[in-house]
Amino acid sequence: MNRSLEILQELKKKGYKVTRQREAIISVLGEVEHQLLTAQEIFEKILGMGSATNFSTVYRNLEMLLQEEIIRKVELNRDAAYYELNYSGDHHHHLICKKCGSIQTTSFCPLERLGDEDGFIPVEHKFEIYGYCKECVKTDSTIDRELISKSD
Amino acid sequence: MNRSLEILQELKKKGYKVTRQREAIISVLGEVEHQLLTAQEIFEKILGMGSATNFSTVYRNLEMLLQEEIIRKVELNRDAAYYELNYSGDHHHHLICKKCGSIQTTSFCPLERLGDEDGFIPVEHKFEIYGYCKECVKTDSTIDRELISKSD
DNA sequence: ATTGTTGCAAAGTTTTTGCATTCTG
DNA sequence: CAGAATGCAAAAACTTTGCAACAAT
Repeated sequence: MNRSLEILQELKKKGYKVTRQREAIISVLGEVEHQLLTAQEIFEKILGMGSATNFSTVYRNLEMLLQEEIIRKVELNRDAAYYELNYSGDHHHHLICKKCGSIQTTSFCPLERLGDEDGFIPVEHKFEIYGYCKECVKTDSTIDRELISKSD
Repeated sequence: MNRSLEILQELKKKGYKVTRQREAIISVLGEVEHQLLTAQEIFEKILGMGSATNFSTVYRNLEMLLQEEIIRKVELNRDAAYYELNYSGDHHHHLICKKCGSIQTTSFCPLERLGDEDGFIPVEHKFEIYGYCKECVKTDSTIDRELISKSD
């Protein structure tokens, strides 16, 4: 059940060295499970654990973990990218609340319904939905259910 | 039929001033129609037209045009954002070729099929598909049609 | 011992901002 | 003429990179 150990072994098998920094990064990602974290947040959590590392190291390792498809990168906005462990068989997309910033996931994936697009072969895709979560709709009367169009 | 003029009039009506720089930006976006352009590219095209402007001006105006919903911003990757005119009734998404970089559009929109997501009210969304275009599949034998999964 | 990895500092990119100057209406 | 818009230069934010020092196998 310990995903972190599995990952470290997988990396070792592939010829990567198991360093304290790598252990820390993977451990942080494993602890938060599905929560999205920025490189900054990962960095801070490692320092908080009493471990030491450096921004370059975090970025370099995230890049490596991406290439090994151990993590997923989610680019929500122009600001920092988010990262999460890539659990197999757990493909999902995100619903981001424009008011409170909360992020929920949905297993709905549009790619399955995409028809033939002139011979284009899809490999990756991005589908993120921005709107208002149930809580914010309930508490904020300025969010008018009726006026909100699904356009754009 | 001249979208650029319409836009300028609309802006004037809203109290914005019609400057040479604004005319140039809108003219560039109008000329390329559905082609996606970065702020950089817009800037260069304006200089190429013999007109003068400045990066801040381009960015400030793109921001304004976005707020007036005259243009759309498409954030494909971590690099520069793309902009395109927002033709009403022409909601679409993009298919981006990972090999040649070509971008085609699709009118398929997943939001229509998204069921209820625990009371979440969608307002905006992003749906971009990365893969291989017909041409690249045809000419590049290393792109194996069968091996490509729709995962991620 | 070898080679991958880290830390540091510096640079790269895209985008934003403050302020004086200029221009539109 | 007043207020809006521009130009310039500088900063902000995130990410990448070169290189010497270090550590895992």
